Amino acid sequence: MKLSTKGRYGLRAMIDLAIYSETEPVSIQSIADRQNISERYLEQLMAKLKKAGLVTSTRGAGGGYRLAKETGSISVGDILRALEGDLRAVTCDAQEGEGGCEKADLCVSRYVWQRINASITNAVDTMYLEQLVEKNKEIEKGKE
Amino acid sequence: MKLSTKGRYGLRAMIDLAIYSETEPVSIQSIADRQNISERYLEQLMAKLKKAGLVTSTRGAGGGYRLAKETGSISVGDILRALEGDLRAVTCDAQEGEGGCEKADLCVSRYVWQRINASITNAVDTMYLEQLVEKNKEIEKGKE
DNA sequence: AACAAATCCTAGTTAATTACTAGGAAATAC
DNA sequence: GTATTTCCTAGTAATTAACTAGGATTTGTT
Repeated sequence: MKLSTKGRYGLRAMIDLAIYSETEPVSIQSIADRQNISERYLEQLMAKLKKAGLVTSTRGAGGGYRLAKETGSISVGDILRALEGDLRAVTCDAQEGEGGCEKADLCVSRYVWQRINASITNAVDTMYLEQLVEKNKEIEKGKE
Repeated sequence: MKLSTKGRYGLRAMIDLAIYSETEPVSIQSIADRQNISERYLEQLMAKLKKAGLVTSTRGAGGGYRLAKETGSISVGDILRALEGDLRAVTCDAQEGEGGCEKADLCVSRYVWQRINASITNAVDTMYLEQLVEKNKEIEKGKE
């Protein structure tokens, strides 16, 4: 029951982009440096974010990544799903078998998983990059 | 971001116990049969549940397991934590380093993790075995 | 044209974790 | 004393996560 480094690094990369890519594209190298993440690994994460339509890229010298949308339109859920795939913590143990949920107690645990999944989904889909950048400013201010 | 078989099997075992152990102890074998789980593996899960004080056991012939408390006092969170350990999906990436959260963006993602963790915790700690057994009865009824 | 800075694409490898399997000791009912 | 059960520890196989590696391709600069 743990978020992998994909999700953790990826979210940090997106926050980094939100802060630094307003005026010009940001290279993987610079993100990797600031965030202390392996360049080659981050490269793969950025590919997923791009595929999901969350960032755009420009190749060649001076190139890099930028957010594809406004920070207000990118939720934490969008980011984590792009990187981790399905966020649902559990899927029904049955289903794979023939008759689906024959055994009642299986069905009951299914109800549990649904509630857990719903609460995770709700949490991540109501947080947006915009808020995080805002929050970041507050924290920075507090440090002066 | 997935619950392991420990949590999944273990919850099913606990629901099974709640249903079948009212009058007499239930053996691992019978749970394993009903739930289609490896006996030897379930054995280890039961050990964890026992260690956490959620079930009691009696050894020897005719022995088995029973719930240690009323179903109203055992939450899904209790069960999953006993089996999976810490349920928090993420812990702060910093902390390990010397100065804790120096980098502001790290701190921001920390805020995200806290919200996700809180929502998971809230979901599992407000569901009790009692409700699940109740729910099970409803489902059984619906099948007639 | 040559070079450097970047993304892009695919495959391989190492490390960690999960999900079991295995063997046998100890307790208890009959 | 024998069958049934929990208890305890160790080992192993399979899967997944977390990188590493090599090189092709694109683009800006001189």
